[in-house]
Amino acid sequence: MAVDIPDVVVRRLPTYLRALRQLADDNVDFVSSHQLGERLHVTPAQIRKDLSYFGRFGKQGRGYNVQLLITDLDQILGLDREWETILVGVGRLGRAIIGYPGFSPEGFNLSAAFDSDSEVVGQEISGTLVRHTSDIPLFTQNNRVDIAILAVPARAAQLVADDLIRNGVHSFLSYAPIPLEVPRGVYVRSLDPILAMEEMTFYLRDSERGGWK
Amino acid sequence: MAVDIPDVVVRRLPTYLRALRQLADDNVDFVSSHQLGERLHVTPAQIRKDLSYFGRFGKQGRGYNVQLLITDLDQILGLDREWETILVGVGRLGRAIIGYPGFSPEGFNLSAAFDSDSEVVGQEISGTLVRHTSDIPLFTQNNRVDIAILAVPARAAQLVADDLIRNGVHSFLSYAPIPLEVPRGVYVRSLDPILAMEEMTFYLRDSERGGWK
DNA sequence: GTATATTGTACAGATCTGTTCGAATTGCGG
DNA sequence: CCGCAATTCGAACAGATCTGTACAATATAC
Repeated sequence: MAVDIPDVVVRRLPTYLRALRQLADDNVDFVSSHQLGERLHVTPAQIRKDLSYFGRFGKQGRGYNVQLLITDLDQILGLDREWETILVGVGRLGRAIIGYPGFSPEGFNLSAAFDSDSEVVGQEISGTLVRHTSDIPLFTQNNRVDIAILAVPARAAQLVADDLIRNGVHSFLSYAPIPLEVPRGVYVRSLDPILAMEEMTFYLRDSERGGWK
Repeated sequence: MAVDIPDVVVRRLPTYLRALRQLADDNVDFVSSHQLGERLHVTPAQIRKDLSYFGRFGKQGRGYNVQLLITDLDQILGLDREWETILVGVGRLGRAIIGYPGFSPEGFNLSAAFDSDSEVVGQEISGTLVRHTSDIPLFTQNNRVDIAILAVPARAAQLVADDLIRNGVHSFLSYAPIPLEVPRGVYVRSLDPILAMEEMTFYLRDSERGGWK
């Protein structure tokens, strides 16, 4: 059905959505691809092309109805529903994630947190009870888990992921600085600070010695 | 000099480097593009092409000398030196970043941390003293700052970035879920969990109702 | 009713990826 | 020690994919 949407397009849609929400907050009713593109440093054609993969949302001479396009993008991206997530790894990073207020308004519900350290297990952090990782099988049997957030040390990440996959989880947001090996059909999105830094230093390397590129 | 390297290539190099380091740990001396590609799920041609942007590192019939290629990639990516970084925002996430042991081995030195909350200012966290954000100008005058890591709330991120840019910082790793507006020549790499999640839900949306794509 | 604005798409150009092949090196058998 | 099969790189080419331009179609504003 959804015919082969390029990854790059999918990556841009959430940014469009954000800008649109901001416009809605400012009580803007209509926006043209040109206006939107200026905000986001994207060409108008890019925006029109991207949206055209999913239908015809614009009105000639007028632009896009902001509210309507938000609704449509929400649906396209699957944000018109709740997504059940769990966190594995309740160290410093894990605690920051539990307390992060940004997930909930987007429909991401953190339903449980797991750790293997008996020091943290049993504690309640920012309103979420920390369970032992050995409880994962039982939990996944009784609860829907759409996405697992991994905030465990690098050496543990693969094992934890394997375990979760065995228990039916097939979507991960991983903070671990390693490439997870997963079977086909399992989706992994990685937020790796080291990779990000090392991409940057490549560009800095030259600009450091005077003058920008 | 460095002729227009595609971004995608730069993004892959650090992953190559990681795999190579692992091979070196396993005392592997030579590796072919085929072997390396299998590990990373990249075609051998891709690897050869990517590397060929920077020179000729391989040996026909043998492959790549692991140690030598590591050294070369370190130099290409600018990892053959120390990079001075500062952290702005010492909340839960900031604390996790200060304590993260992964930066230092890669040559990233966290030389200072800043926050505007007088509750945290003055504290020493994981060996780093937290200063007030108003000390940033003085600090940047007296110390080299290559990269600033932003772990401040979304509403503060742009202001903090503007301030840092005025003080000569031109490279950012931002954890804030907003697109930073920066002048040309300033490099921003963003780690945005919400965007990452929303990209994922697009793909999950369909696979959820039975069957993988 | 006419000038203006803006979409969606067709086309063109640019960029990225994969295939193929000559050249060079290695390893092995005789 | 020599020659030949096997291996692998790097580059040229081809194909696929992504981005930008141009324009017909159509809605708006006055």
